[in-house]
Amino acid sequence: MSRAARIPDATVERLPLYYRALVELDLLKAPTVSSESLAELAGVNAAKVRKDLSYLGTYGTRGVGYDVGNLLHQIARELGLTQDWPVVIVGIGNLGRALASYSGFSARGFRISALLDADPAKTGQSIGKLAIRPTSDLGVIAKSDNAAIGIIATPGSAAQAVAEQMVACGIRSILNFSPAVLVVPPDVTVRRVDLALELQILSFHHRHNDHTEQAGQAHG
Amino acid sequence: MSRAARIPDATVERLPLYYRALVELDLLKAPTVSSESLAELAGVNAAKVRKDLSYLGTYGTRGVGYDVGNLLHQIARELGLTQDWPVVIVGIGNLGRALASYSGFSARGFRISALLDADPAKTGQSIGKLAIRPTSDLGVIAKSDNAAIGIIATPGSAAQAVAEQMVACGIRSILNFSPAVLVVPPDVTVRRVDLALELQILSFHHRHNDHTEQAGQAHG
DNA sequence: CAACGCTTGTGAACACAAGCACAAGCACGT
DNA sequence: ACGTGCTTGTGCTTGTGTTCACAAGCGTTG
Repeated sequence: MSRAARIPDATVERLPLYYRALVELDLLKAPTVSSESLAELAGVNAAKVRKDLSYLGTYGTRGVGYDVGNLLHQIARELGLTQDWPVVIVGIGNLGRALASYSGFSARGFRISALLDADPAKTGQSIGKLAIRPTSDLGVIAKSDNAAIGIIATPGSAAQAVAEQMVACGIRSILNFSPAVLVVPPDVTVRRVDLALELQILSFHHRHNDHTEQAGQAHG
Repeated sequence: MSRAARIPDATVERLPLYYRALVELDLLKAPTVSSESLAELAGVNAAKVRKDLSYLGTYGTRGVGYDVGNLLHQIARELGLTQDWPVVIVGIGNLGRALASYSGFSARGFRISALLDADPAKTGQSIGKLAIRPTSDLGVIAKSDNAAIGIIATPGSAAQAVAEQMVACGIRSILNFSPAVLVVPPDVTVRRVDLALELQILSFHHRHNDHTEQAGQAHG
């Protein structure tokens, strides 16, 4: 189905950066973009841009650059952004609430399809147009809504149990905001965003008056 | 000042994982821990744990393991967690609000020292015991409070300007939650946490029914 | 149509990280 | 004292990612 060659992880992590930059260029009606400009917009170096894009196929024109519209489409297709991704958020504390109303998700085709919380006091409340439902509804929701991505925004102590429920309901992609390290079957992809961890890394660099640039990862 | 040898970036990103695991072990009064147990708790492999810890010095005992208390102290020192880090948050939208009340920060010695927002309608409101102040107060605050870390939780369009103000006020560590790619002097460390980006990476893996494990960073 | 300027695509060198496998070394029992 | 069992610390191999440097190739101009 794909053009055979595997795309390196490091490249996958940068595609969204290019994507965002291209969206802006497209709004500005720029017809083409050089690897150098794109590199600057994405905050990486030009050689990396060219190598990364070459994994997707040969979409550039020598002497000219890349066609913005076409490249945008190719990256979107590769990232799977041409389809709709229903997202379920479990754990509606401060963070869950913020994520629920974060506009950056919907802007990229990620539709929050349900909000779940174990606390009966929260059940019934609404955020925007979505009601908060009990965590036990997960099964029903995942099936009826074909939910593909689960976000865990619970305390660490509840995270593993929630992850297991998600896996049982067929969710195979999990974004984990809790500090817990999740154990899941090998066909499930977990990405972890640990806020305190980011500050600790900054603290380390500060202490060592390091001169390091940008970083992402995932993961931050 | 340090034990000469540089600590690899990949190791620095894992130290907070070990730290968290050790905190839990310490609560359970475990006197020592083997690289294998620690690896399991942190979700990495044992050889990596040993190599990582060996960069800090020789704190283990062959045949026994690592002294939990001592290792905890050594990692804390290396990460700079033995001191207090005042943190300023700029941009008090949904996300900024959630970060302001996130207990995981204070638990690790990161004290939110000020909340700033450009919107006069928000100025004067309070979150917990902290009042929201105008962004222009940044200079005063950074000086009086010796703020070391700045968190940007504004929309992307405002991020670069805020970053520049932070740099001008002497802040050299920035955690950027906006999608913007910041341009800063080389002695300033920026870490970026991009929520939509994480979902896009998940989406990619899902589309390619990939069998990939955990990932951090920042971030991801 | 040929020459030129510009930008891509990529082979090859280099740097960094992961993981194996084992020697070094501690603690404890006999 | 000495052997035994266990766990660290690390040299080395393998794999992955980054960067350089340049040939290939498009478009335009004279």
